Amino acid sequence: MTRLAGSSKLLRAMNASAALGHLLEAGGLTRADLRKLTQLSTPTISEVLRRLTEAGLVTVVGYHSGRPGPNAEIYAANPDAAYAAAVSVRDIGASGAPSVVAALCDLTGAERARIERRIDFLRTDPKTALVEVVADLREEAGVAAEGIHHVQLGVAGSYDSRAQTIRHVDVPGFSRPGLVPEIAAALGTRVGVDNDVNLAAVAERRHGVGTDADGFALIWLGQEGLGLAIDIGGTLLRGARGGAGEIGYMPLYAPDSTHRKVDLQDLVGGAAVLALGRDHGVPGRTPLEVVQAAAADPEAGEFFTELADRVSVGLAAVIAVLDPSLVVLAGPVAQAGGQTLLAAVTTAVRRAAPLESAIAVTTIDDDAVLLGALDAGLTAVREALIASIRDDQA
Amino acid sequence: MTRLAGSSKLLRAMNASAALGHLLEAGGLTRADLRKLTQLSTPTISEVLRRLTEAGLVTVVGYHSGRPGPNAEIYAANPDAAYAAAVSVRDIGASGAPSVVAALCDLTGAERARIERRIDFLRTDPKTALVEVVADLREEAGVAAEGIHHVQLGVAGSYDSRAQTIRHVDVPGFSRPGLVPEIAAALGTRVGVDNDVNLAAVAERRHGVGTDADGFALIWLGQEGLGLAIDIGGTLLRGARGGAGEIGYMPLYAPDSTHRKVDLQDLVGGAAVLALGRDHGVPGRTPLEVVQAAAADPEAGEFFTELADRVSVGLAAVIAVLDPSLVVLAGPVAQAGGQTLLAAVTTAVRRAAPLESAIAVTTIDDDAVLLGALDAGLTAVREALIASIRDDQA
DNA sequence: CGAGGTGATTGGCAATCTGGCTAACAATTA
DNA sequence: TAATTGTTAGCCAGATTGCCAATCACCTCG
Repeated sequence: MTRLAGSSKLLRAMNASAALGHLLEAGGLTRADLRKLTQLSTPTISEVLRRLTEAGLVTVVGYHSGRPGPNAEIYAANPDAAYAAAVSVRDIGASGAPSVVAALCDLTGAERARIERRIDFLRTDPKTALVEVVADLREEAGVAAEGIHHVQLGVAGSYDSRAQTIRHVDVPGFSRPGLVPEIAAALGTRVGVDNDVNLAAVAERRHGVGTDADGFALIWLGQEGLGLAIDIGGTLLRGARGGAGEIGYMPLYAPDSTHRKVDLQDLVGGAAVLALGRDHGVPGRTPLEVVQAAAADPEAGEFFTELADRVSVGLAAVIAVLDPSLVVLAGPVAQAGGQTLLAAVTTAVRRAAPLESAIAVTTIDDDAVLLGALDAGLTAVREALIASIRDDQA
Repeated sequence: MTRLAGSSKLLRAMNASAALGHLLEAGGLTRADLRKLTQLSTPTISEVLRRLTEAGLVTVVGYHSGRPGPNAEIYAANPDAAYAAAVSVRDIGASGAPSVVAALCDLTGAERARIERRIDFLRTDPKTALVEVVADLREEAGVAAEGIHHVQLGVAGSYDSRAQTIRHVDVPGFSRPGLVPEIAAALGTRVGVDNDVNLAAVAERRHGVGTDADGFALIWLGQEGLGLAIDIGGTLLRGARGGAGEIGYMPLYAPDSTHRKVDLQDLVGGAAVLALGRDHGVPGRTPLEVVQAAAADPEAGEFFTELADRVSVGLAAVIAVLDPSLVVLAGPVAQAGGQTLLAAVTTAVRRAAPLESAIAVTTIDDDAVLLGALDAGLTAVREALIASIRDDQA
């Protein structure tokens, strides 16, 4: 129910927004294309494009030849009108210092720079480190300081956007209240923070197997913990305090008190995968190595059956609560398990869950968290641009 | 991201919609009030009100005196511009025939008629029965046939809105594919169908404890089964096939295979409550009677502790997946349990769940499902009215 | 094989229409 | 008298239709 009222200025802003929105989404459009999409008349489209071009948001990128008549100009959003940066902070556990991967993309989503480095956050202040990483990204891509409109941060923890605080995070220094606003002030951009699994779901929605789904649940089987992201029609469900999907803490029911209290993390977390490997004689020093070894070993069916049984415990609860049309298995362990794990999980879930959700393995080979963070940052930049048009003209 | 474009006609429609929306929500407003709310100028407001009045959607309901100047006219949406009907179909189990409760309200939400009757759907076709009930409602309220714009149906089952089919429903005849479109055709109105628990959540959002929550999960402890409704910022999460919240089928983890497979329904469904009452020496022939007896008995603490433990098993999973800011206990069993049950569940959930969600008991005394269905129907009518304005003027 | 005609398409200009705004004004009541 | 309501008149912004020149592909004819 739009409760929007206004005069002709609002119209102009709406039409400009609509045109820019279409250009951002489709990439390159002629006036005729825009006419069909917006249902506006030729002079209006011309006027809108003239204004957008003057504002530097839109440029002519080519000509459409091969048909009768003059070559139609192809307009597209100016790639250099704004940039988005993404930083993924990962705690890679006992094996080394936390790792930071960062990238920068232009308004069309093309990646312009990428940096990967190890930073010891016990010695380095997060704010300082992040500002430096972003500055290096800018330099590598040759982008001016004010070109970056949004920096998206991805962490293995939950972000309480109301309190602007990161919670349940293992990387030192990141849980300090007030950190995020300080980073935003130091960078001079808007800063978004989100859970790494949520960002992986964003990537899955845009580039992966979730493209056409009207909603999906993504379960992340990581080296350490596990997580869940819930996509509903393209928007993520974050919960009251950003804690939605923290299924690692989900307690499991024990029919009698002889069993100690266990949660899902105990069942399918990294330690559990290691132990499971030991029980089935699968070698490997890390969970990833164990699953990789099992995937290469045709005799390891038992291992996958039991792992799948455990995964299906969590999935059954998720499916009963959410009824997703699609469940995506993602994360290093899931990727290493591949089709073997998928088949085993599918069988186990069919047995356990009442509703038939499709199940798939992620199709993203690159760093899903980083890609998702770039996408999230890009979306934020685009929305801000569209909003700024509305406000400028009002 | 509004991708809306258009010309001055769109403006007209938007402004009319906005005004009608405010009038529907606030009840009675003067021109000056509307000016402040919509930011439109005096002549525009006059023009909009003139058109709305001519269309019969708005009337003058009074005058605002006591201040200098002429008495300002108070406008309000015409209560008789459209009506919504709601029908709640309940299977009351072995104790009798299914029961139907229906009500009719005007555009302001005032209830104009209510009917309660028992219908044996083994003998009566659902379509015939529903058409008759709606006709009786119209007669009791003195409303013309074309006055009802929307009929909202509530059933204990899930509604697949894509297939327009009711699933998982116990009442005979209601699961037949094609039934809902046929009813709509026979009634000559639009027909909405939703799960009874979802509708109870709608009522909770509008009249109950969920009014100010930005989202909540409502767990329904019924005489027979249990259910869950998920409200996210006022919209309900329904899932891919309308099956979200069917937590009765949620399988519970068994650490070893010596225990038979149990689901949540086995743990907190009506039969389980009866059995629990027997174990603790609480009298009663129905689950409701058992809980009522326990609530009256100060010695029944044990009963509530165990019931709450079981409820918290489901709630812990729900909280881990969704992180709701509020959990509402509703349904006959929860209502009978009252503050005693609430206290016990709060204790149990604090122990089991990692996140601290507030927990409350429903504050709706009347038939929550029926109220929710009325609200849902009313919302649909209002949205249709606003949309029709837009289309008329286009 | 080349040149010119034909038709479709692009994009700009002028005139018109719709709708909202400001300003002035009559009417009414504390 | 002062404040407030609601109407009328004139104005302005923005979108639309209709018209036109320019351009390019394609076809036909010499």
